[in-house]
Amino acid sequence: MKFSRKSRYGLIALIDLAVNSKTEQVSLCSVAKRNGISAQYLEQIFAALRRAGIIKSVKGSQGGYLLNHRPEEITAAQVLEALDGNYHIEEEVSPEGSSCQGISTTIQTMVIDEVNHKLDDVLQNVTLADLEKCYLENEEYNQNMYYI
Amino acid sequence: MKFSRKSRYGLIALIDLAVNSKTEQVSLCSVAKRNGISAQYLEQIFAALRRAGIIKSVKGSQGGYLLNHRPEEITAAQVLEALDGNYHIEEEVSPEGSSCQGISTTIQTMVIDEVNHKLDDVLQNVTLADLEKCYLENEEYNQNMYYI
DNA sequence: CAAAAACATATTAAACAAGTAGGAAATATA
DNA sequence: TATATTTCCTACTTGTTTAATATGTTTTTG
Repeated sequence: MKFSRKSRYGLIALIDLAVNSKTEQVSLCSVAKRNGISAQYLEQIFAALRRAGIIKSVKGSQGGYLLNHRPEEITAAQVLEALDGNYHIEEEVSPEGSSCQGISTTIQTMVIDEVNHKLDDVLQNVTLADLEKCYLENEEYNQNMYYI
Repeated sequence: MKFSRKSRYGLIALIDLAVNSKTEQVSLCSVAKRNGISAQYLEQIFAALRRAGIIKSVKGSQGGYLLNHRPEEITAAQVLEALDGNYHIEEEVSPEGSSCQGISTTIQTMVIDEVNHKLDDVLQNVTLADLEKCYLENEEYNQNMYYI
């Protein structure tokens, strides 16, 4: 499984978009600044997210990015898929003529398939709406803490 | 999460050992040949497994390797740990002075911690005994198929 | 027209993966 | 004791990936 900085930045940026682009587009630059991400790197990430249909863009001055779907419809799985490619552990053909076919099959079914299933279990069931909610609740909590 | 060829080879080799070194040590070379793995590469893998206390070695001519514990006591998690290092998705400190602390925390708790928990769930509960059993059952099944 | 922004492509430095090379040390066996 | 076998150890190589940078072009608003 891959979970690179790219995916991490992607999720951060999408939560940022969910919170900050409710009504209109938000510039990449502002997202980058708010979250301490290199703007040029974030461009590559947004390009991939746009190609995957997760966000859409408005060109030109005062342009920016918006979510292309409701937060409830965007899953962590989709985001990782768009940025890091297949997040599953990939099957590997066992070497020609070796007698480990059976062993490979065993590892595939007892370890790899199991892990992949659990990954789906988590990643397809966390939506951007969940993430946004969790974030806002934490913020609220921290605000309250501050005033005590 | 990392699941490199190194770990895959390690698991293959350990199942091979479980099956073939019941009574006495088995040479690395024979394990490598049976499973189509480069012997020199497998040496590095066995070295790591030995340092981790998962296997033990008998030096000299007619020497070889054996499991250091009963198969029920060796988990997939231990093997991956020994070969690929920590298999968890690792936490990453968010960039200094950025305001994404909250967002990072959200991703950590809702995605990363969840995935890591599920990984443990699978990997700490699959033992070499399970793998060996599954392998032998498959073999038996294939044998029967062959004679029909 | 000028500034702001998205869009696009190439390059780079560092790390990692998967192996190879070459030998030193230990030991069973002849 | 000599030899072959086998573990053990360190360094090197080659290709890929990651996380960026660099350098623009295009589009649109004011």
